[in-house]
Parts: sequence; C-alpha cells; structure tokens
Amino acid sequence: MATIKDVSRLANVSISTVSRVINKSLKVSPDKVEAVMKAMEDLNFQPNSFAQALVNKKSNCIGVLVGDLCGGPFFAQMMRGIENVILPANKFVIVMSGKHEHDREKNSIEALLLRRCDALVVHSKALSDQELIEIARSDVPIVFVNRLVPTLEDRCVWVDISSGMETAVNHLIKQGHKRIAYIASDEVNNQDAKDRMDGYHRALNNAGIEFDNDLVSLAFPDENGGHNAIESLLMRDVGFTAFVAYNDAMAVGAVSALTENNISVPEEVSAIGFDNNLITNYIKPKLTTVRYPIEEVGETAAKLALNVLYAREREEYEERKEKETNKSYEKKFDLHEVVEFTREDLKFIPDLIVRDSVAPYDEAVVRESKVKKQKKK
Amino acid sequence: MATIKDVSRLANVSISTVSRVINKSLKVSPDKVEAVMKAMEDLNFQPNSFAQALVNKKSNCIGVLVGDLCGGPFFAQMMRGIENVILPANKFVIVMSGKHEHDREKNSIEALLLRRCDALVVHSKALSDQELIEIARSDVPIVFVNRLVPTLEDRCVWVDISSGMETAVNHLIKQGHKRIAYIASDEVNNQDAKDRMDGYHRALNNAGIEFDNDLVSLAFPDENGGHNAIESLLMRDVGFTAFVAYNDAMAVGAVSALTENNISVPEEVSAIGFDNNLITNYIKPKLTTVRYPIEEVGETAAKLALNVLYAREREEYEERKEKETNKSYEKKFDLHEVVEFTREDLKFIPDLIVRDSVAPYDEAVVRESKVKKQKKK
DNA sequence: CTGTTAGCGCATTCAT
DNA sequence: ATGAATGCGCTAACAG
Repeated sequence: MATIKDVSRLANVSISTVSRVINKSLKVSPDKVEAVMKAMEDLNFQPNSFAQALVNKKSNCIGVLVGDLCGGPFFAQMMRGIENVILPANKFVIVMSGKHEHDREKNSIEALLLRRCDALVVHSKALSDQELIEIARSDVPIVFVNRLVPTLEDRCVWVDISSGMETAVNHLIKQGHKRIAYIASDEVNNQDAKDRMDGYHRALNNAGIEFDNDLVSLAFPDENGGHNAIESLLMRDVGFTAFVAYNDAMAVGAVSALTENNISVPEEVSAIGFDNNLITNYIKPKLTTVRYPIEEVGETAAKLALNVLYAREREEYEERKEKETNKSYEKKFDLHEVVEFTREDLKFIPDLIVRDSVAPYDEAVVRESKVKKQKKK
Repeated sequence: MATIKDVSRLANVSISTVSRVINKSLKVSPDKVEAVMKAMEDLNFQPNSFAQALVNKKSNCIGVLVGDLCGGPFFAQMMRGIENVILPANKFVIVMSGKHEHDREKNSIEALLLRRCDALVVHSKALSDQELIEIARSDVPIVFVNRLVPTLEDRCVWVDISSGMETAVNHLIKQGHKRIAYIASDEVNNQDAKDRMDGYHRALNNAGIEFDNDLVSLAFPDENGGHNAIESLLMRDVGFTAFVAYNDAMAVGAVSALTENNISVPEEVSAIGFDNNLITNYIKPKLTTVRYPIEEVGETAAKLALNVLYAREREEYEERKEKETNKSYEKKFDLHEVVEFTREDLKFIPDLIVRDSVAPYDEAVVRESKVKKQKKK
C-alpha cells in the first residue's frame, strides 16, 4: 500500500503538498498539482482511512443498531432508507443487531461508540428511557428510531401506530360499517398493543359509535390466533360486518376462519390487516392493510443524525473562530447546511393500502349473513 | 475521551505498561496491573480503535457486500449467519449493498478495501469472473458467496441449486408421480434457470422417465407467470399429476390457477415450490418447497473468510520468526487455529420442506381428474 | 518487569 | 506557495 510519503517522493514535493492536493485545503501551484495527481495515479494511492480518522477525530461512519435483520423485512427496509441518505453523504454504515436483548443492545451501542462513529441511529426496544437518555449524553449525535424518548423528542423518529389503526377503522366506518370487530393481541401490556387499541377506540369515538367489548377478541398475535379469535367471535354471536386485526398474520388467520365457516370476505365481512406484510398481497382476497412507512423513517432518522452532526461541526467551528486567529477553517470543517426538523417531520403516520378485502356496508347482505347465526361446528 | 497517557499518569506508570495490561502482551506486576485497571475504570478509558488499527494494520472489521438487504429475506438471513460467526470472533461487520449493479458492486468493494477490512465476504452478481479474480489478488482475504469462480473454488461458498431441484422432483417420483410438469422461468439464459432445469432433467433421467417438452411451461417468474403457465399447460391438454415450480411465487400462482379450474391441490395435482418464501406457509394448502440453507451459507462464508485470514496471519508469523530474533510474537499475532475446508464443506444442497401440497399418486383419482379434459374457459 | 523511544500515515502549523 | 516539524493515540523494539 502506497503512502503519502511514496507519493511525495515520486512527485518531488513534500508530504504537506500532497496532503494539500488530497484535501484541496490550500492553494497549490498547478504544475505540482499535476505531478502529485500523476504520482497518486501511478502508485494507486489510497489514503489510509485510519490515519485520517486518527488525526481528524472522525470516522465517516454512521453506526446503526437494529433489532434483528431477519425479523421480517422491517429492518432491511429501514436499512435501505438509511443507506439512501448516508451513502450520498459519503459516509459508511456499520450495523449491529441487538436482538431486542438488553445486554446485547447495550454492548452494541458501546461498540459502535468505541468505533468512533460520527453518529448513531438506534432502534432499541430493551433499554429503558433512562438508559437511553444516559447514552444520548455522549459526544456523538444519537438518534432513536420507533421510539419516543422523553426529553429527547427532537432526536426521535417514530411512527404513530395509533393513528394508523384509527385510519383503518375510519376507512371501514366510511364504508358504512358500524359493527367493527377488533382481532387483538393478547399481549395487552405491550406498547404496540396499547397504541393500536387506542386508535381503535378513537376512531369509534369520533364517529359516535359506542365501544362494545364483545367485539374485541384477544388471541396470540399469529395466524392461529387470528383463526381462534374469529371462532370465539362467532360463538359469541354478536354480529359484525367488518374487522380490523392487530397484524396481518392474525388477519390472514381470521379470513381463513371466516372462509371455513362459509362467510365470504369481503361480501359479508370486510377485513383490514396491519403491517403490509408480503402475504397480504398473495392471499385471496388481497388484504387491505396498514403500512408503516419504514423506509422513510430510516431516511429521516439518517437525515436527522447527519443534521445533528453538521450542527455540532458548525458549533465547533464557531468556537474556534472566536478563540483563534482567523484562519480558513471552513475548509477543514467542510461545513454543511443544517436544516431544522419540526416535531411533525419526525412523526410518521402509517397509510392505508387499499386492496380487495373491504366492501361497503350492505343492509341486504347483512340480513342474509350467516355471521350472527353461525355457531362453531 | 481519555487516552492511554491520561491513564498512565493517573496510575503512575509508563504508557507502555498501560498498553501491556490492555493487550496482556507481557507480564506486569500485579500491583501495577491493579493501579492501571483502576485508572482505566476511573477515566472510563476506551482505547482509540483508529490508533490501534493504524499501528496494527488491521481493523477488526469484516466487510460484506450484499445485493440488497431488502430483496426479500435472503440477504438478511445471510447476514445473520455471518454475524453469528464474526461477532464471537470479536470483529465487526460492515455491510454495503451493490444492488447487483456493476459499478456499485465495484465501488463498494473498493470502499471496503479502503477501509482496510480484515477480510471480505462478497456476494456479486454483476462482476465478471475475471474481475473477481482480479479483486481476489488483493492482500485481504476475500470469499465469494453463491457463486463458483473458476480457479478460486476454495474461496467460494455456494448452493447446488440443481441438486435442490433434483430433490424436489425425486420427492414427487417417490410418491409415484410420472407426469411431472415444470413451471419454469422464461429467463432461460439465467444461470439459476439453467441450474434448475438441469436438476429437473437429471431427476427424470435417473428414474428412467422420459423428458417431455410439453410438460415444461415457461413464464415470467412471478405469481402471474405461474398462473399463466398453468393455464397454458391445461390448454395443451397434456395431462400431469404434479408440478415443480421455478420459485414459490410461480407455485402460488399455479396453485391458484388450478383452484380456479376446480382442480384440487394436492388431491389431483401435487405441487412443489422453490425458495421457502414465507408465503408458502400461509397459503392453503401449505406449500411443499425447497429451502436454501442461506444462514448456514453465511456462517460458512464467514468462517472461511476468518480462516483464510488466520492462515495468513500464521504465515506472516512464520516469516518473521525466521528472519528475526526469536521473540514472543505469538502474543502479538494471537494465533488462531486454522481449520481446513474441503470442497464439500463449501457446497450446500438445498433441502426439501415437506408441507401439504404433495399427495401420493393415485390411479383412481387420475381417472376422474379434470386435468386432461380441462380447457381454458 | 519497566520506562524510554521510535514510528504507524496523515493533517496542520510554523516558518520560509 | 511550500517544506520541515509536530502530534493524533497507540504498539513494540530497545535498553535497562
């Protein structure tokens, strides 16, 4: 590996001159520039990123903590969003996965910090608000994803889950439905579950529809759970013309349970899932669902992280400018525009993916419907 | 950020002593060790990884080039396999995505090399064998995934796709099927397509079943393609009791086309997909399919990369040992066991995931079957 | 066992 | 505009 020294020798200049042409930090006479360029070319010179990092005190790396890249497409999409922003900014991405385990998340963040990442994008589920606040005191800018940490709201990019659920229920209401069941997760204390339930309540409220606890059916949040939840709903004989589900897996199970009971979707019962899993597009009928704008979340988080970083660089620049004799620090600092993010910019509302599993409320159909009379076989 | 110097001052020792306790490279008297430890604790000292990397000429990072983390679960699973190996080895993972674009793949590899990664795991689709061979001449160990590069076979971890297809067809043959259709991709020149077709041929051959070109139906490799392929097969009126598909999406489309034609799966027609997509488990009947052992591939690739690295470190060690006065280099080099990989270790055979879409061949059913008489409506 | 010293490759200041 | 010299934080050779 050729070094700056080799280049300087070949180009018959000092290493400082070489450094100058690399960084375009100061004027160098055209002929020397050319000589240096040629030498770099000939030697296939690449600056040693560690030496640069050591002296510049920055690594040009953005650290990302994810849950598990394999836990569905979620993190993969987030990563894509992050990359979309980081790579054009000429920085690298280092990923670590915390698997939602407390110690692993903690260690990973420490490791990322140790690597002197310029900024961190963190998706933490296992660490407490207090711990995150502690971590955020670090010198390096940290941004949190999918979480709203108190006192750090301007560092949090999150998705308003409850609004997503509200949108789904509203959609059904607009189609004329009033008896809207909720196929819910039985992990009731989970924040996600609470948020969704909130959304469900709010939509009903706003439409002046009274909440009926009989329409809520709890089960484990997977396909079987959805299946069972519908069975239990049918047994209750409560009558409903539509449902929203906690997630797509439950919705799929619910639809298949309805089909088995000869209840057609969407003719007799409209269905809406949540998450926009791939499956939703493959089953019949294609499932209307609610989509997290995950990629956008990733992009925004990355942008925010970059901006906090840029802002700090500016601060540091101003500081030095005051204290020292006015030098051309702009060049060294390579100052970037910093844009302001409002609370609204950092908050995402899931959108409805309209497919085939919702039909308008139809009095005639309901009269004939098997839903009410159906008993579990 | 505290430095080694701060620690040495606080502990009243020299920086070398501190360095020694950090790296456990030489014996240090217990009392000093304790003092240093305490000082490190107090100052919350973390060695600067760049300074270390600069002087050690290694980064403790493994670079990974993937296609696109979002292109399905493929790369995510591969990453998990890689992480399973790299993290316990106390190294980091840097990922870049090449998106299967020639220039992007090339740039990403260069960037990874520039970062002085200790080793690279590369999944390249867009670069030519020649380019990969060129790249592999680099000082840093490079391992290729899902590709068999000529002359670099011992650096390639790959999946024997054609054997996977063979297994699938064999499974059907063992169930007594003889008229086995192949729902194939129309991208016939694609290497993947060729491999699968090979497997199909081989299985038939070994079972003494004559290849019938009428049983092969080409279409675009997605759900609709599978749908159309079945339609076209039915129009041909050739008669078949089972099919294998190029991928799961096609299989799903094919199954839905059969259902629409009142042909039941698996009673009248057995079906096998390929890839083990999540969907396969969600449709009715659950789809028997062929699974790439992607995670294992990732693990093996990572292990191989690590081993090549360890082997080089050993070489370098031996070299220095000869030339120089016998010092305790083992400590610096921290030599690792290097295990041999045989060709077989690097080659993976996909396995069959048996689900509900395959039934034994049944003469009686076939007599009644609508398959032969069916025409496109 | 331990402290002193000399780089690793680069950016930057200080002279010129 | 340019070269010489200094130091970033650390490891390792050298000399006690």
